[in-house]
Amino acid sequence: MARSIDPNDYMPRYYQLANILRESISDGKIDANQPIPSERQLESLYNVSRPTIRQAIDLLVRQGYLYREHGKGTFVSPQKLQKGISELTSFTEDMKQRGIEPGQKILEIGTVQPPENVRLHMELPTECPPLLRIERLRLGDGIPMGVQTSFYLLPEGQTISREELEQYGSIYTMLQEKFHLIPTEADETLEVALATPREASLLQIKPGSPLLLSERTTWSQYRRVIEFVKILYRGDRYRYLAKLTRKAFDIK
Amino acid sequence: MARSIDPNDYMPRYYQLANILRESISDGKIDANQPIPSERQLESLYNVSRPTIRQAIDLLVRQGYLYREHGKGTFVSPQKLQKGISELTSFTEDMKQRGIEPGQKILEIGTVQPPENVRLHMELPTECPPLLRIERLRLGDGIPMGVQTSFYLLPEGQTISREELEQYGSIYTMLQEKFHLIPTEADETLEVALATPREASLLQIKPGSPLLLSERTTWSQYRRVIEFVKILYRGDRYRYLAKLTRKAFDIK
DNA sequence: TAATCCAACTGGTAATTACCACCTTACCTC
DNA sequence: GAGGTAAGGTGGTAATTACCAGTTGGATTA
Repeated sequence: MARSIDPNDYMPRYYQLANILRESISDGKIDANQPIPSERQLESLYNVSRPTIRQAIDLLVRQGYLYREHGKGTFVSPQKLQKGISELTSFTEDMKQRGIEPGQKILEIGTVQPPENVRLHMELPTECPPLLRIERLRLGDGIPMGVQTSFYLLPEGQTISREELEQYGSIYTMLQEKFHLIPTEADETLEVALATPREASLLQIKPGSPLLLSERTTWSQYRRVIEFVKILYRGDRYRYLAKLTRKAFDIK
Repeated sequence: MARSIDPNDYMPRYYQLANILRESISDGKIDANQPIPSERQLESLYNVSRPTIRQAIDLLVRQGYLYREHGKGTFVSPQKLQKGISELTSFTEDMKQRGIEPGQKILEIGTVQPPENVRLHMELPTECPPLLRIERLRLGDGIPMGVQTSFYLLPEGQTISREELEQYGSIYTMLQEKFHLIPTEADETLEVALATPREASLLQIKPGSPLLLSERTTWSQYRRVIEFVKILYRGDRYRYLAKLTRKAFDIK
């Protein structure tokens, strides 16, 4: 474990420590199910107080990197548990995490009045500003993975051009850099659907093939709605991963 | 806001406070997007220190009941965000949360040597003790919702009889009360599948109908594998809900 | 009147101290 | 040797104090 904590950094100390620990884990410096230094040891290793250390460890436990055992120590989670997550990720990030090269083909881009169901998902009034609508074919290692239709509520008068989108690749990066909007919270539902002829031809499958339908509404750090995204994944190529946890107290 | 905190209770104070606050929210005593008392006010209201109060609020924020705004206050989340979750729940709990009356019909129960794929999901050695296998038809408001096949690794020599299972209804309750095993962490995958003739007849749908296939491996509080569960949900009757979050720092 | 500033809130981070509950181990006792 | 026991380690909970960083609104000033 190297590096140290800079009290004057713009990042809080517990967050710096979490990053240091996370890297040690990802780099494989500590094996799975092996203990990290105890909280009292970390205290003198990094010259931060125990509450700060616990805050850092809490973060990594929630993210699945570590687990604690009362009276024994804090341990590195087995690899497989580190992936899952219930983290909000873009398609691009999702693919990269799985070791798949993300790609896209923009089918349509333009501003529209949202259809009724989209408007309801985004909780917008009947009279609402036009939304940016983007329809894309999503690729994984060059092969069609899904068809994505997304609607964005951008700051008044702002928009995103096809060229910009192609350049950035990921909209989440754009939202942050151009509009300072950070997707922070989302509701997602998953269900099955059957491919229409159009979807089938885009995805290169037979009409009526089963698809995994994901619908997601996303809110910004200001708790204002940003986007509604509908993705139809090829049933034979996509699998959704979730990591679930439960506090022991919930049962006691 | 009523009730008070008993320092001698077996439950930690931050957890008692979280329960009190959660109930106030669920009871609708505080409207959505309205602030709860400030942390300093709660301090004197309940005679606990601010770190304890923050611990309680942290819990509720993670569970989606509250959200904070720096400099302004802590507010009650809109209803819809309170449901989601990435919480580990049994079928029984899942249905109750949705306001559906859970039911079940036990199709088969017995001990078996696990098939290869189940053994791998549970990370058990080739030579492993027999597992309890339960096959159930799961009902929601009396109508077939899914077919569930589950495998349990119980303490040596222990088992569960059909009668016990029928009586308890939920295995999670049994695991806890009879074996002191608490399901704490799980990995779940979701994908689409097509109904075989047998599944179709059980679920009262046509063979080849699309299903939502959930596979879950669950670990106990001791990080030992407890169960592997495979559920085939009727595609037309079940929708999976997820609540996703992202820390602002992750992008900074 | 309108713009400015500042005081008084809010939550966010941090150090310090204390004690409890659980687990391991080494020592002691029988 | 087998058992129990106590010491010292671990994480878990809790109170206290301090200061920082956003937000707001009222008092002050131009």
